[in-house]
Amino acid sequence: MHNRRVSLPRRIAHLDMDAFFASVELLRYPQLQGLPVVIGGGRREADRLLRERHAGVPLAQIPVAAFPLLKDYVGRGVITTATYPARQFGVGSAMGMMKAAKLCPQAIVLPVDFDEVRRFSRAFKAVIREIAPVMEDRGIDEVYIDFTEVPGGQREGGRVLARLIQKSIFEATGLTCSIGVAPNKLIAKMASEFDKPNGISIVHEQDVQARIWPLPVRKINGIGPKSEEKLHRLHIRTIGELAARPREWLVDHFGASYGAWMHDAAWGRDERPVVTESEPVSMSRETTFERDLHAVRDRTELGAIFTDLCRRVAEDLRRKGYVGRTIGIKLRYDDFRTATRDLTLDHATDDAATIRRAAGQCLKRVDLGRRLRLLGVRVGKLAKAGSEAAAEVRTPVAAEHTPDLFHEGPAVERPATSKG
DNA sequence: TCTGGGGTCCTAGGACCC
DNA sequence: TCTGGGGTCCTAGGACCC
Repeated sequence: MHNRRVSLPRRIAHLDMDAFFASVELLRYPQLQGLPVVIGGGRREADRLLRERHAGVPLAQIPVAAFPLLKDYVGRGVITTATYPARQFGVGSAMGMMKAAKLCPQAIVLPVDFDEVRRFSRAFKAVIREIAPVMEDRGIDEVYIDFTEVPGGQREGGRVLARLIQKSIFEATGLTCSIGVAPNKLIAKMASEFDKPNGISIVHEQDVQARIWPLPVRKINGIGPKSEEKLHRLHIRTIGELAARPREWLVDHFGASYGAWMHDAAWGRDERPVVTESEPVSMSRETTFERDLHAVRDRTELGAIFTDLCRRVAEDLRRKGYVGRTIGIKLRYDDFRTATRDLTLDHATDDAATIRRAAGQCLKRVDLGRRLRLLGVRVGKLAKAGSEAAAEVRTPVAAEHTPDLFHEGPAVERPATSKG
């Protein structure tokens, strides 16, 4: 047994694939390399037409002029990813397609191919696990990796291992990524952004003041638009200015938990471990309609969508081997307000009809007088199918089986809560 | 020109139980 | 008789992240 060093300095890496969704598309359409391209919108129609019109032509040989442009885009949706040439126009993730079209009308727009992206996601993660097994999944294009005990993980502060991982991912997938290595997840996450694309940044504990403090507070993972705005009102713009405030002062303004966390974050303190396995808490399906729909006038259409969402979430549960006890719905109104309702059953289920019935009961408790832009169905309180927790039956609640407004069948009801 | 879809975690009030 | 306290579960909303 080798002598285990008690106190190897913690080296945590954050790895982020560069413009992931767009880069996957560029492998298919290399003729778009170097051009502004955005992925998003979710409407596959234009892409289908493109391929149809060029049937028999290899994808790589479809002329650039044949691709749909952002200025011709119609419909709802946001940008999922923009290539770096597109980003130079100020276009970025989560931006509405219409706004992006103003900034960069000549950008080529492609839909997301989720199956393809998932395939590449599995591939790059497999490459990492081969080299450094302590990896935490943070979504489709991001991971944390604990370098501490990996051979070579300490050399040059982690740069040697980061280079190896970068090279191995490129060889396996043709895709580039950016890596930050630091004493903890919080700093590693910020560091991975320092040198994009295809960069590596090494940050040590003693670098926090010089490299982290000048950054805007929004760069801290966990400070979003709301907290940023509030901090600005308090005349705090940089992480250094945040660090300069007494802990108690932050607790007074942001609460015991969030205030204390903010103070630690500003000082670069973060002890969270890299978590290799986790169980899902909920599964959901939701959809934004092409146009806002009205509960009564568009009842048939909404009913079909509602039932389909239930069917799809049930399918997801079964495919992944889970059952859930809490069934919930989500509505977004035309004014963008969101309402949720949920109902906990006496037993866990993965059955579409059971989910549909429970979701229908939830529907009765919400205002259906306004036009809707989104409908969603969620199943929570998950347990592995067949596990003891899954079999547990709570005190039965009185089962209600009266039809809801969206039930399949003749329209007999009025919206329950619509008031003038 | 309004703003996707999939998640996690936190807070807070009320029900209910001991 | 005028008012305990702790714990857990349920529900709704919101901030945040990828």
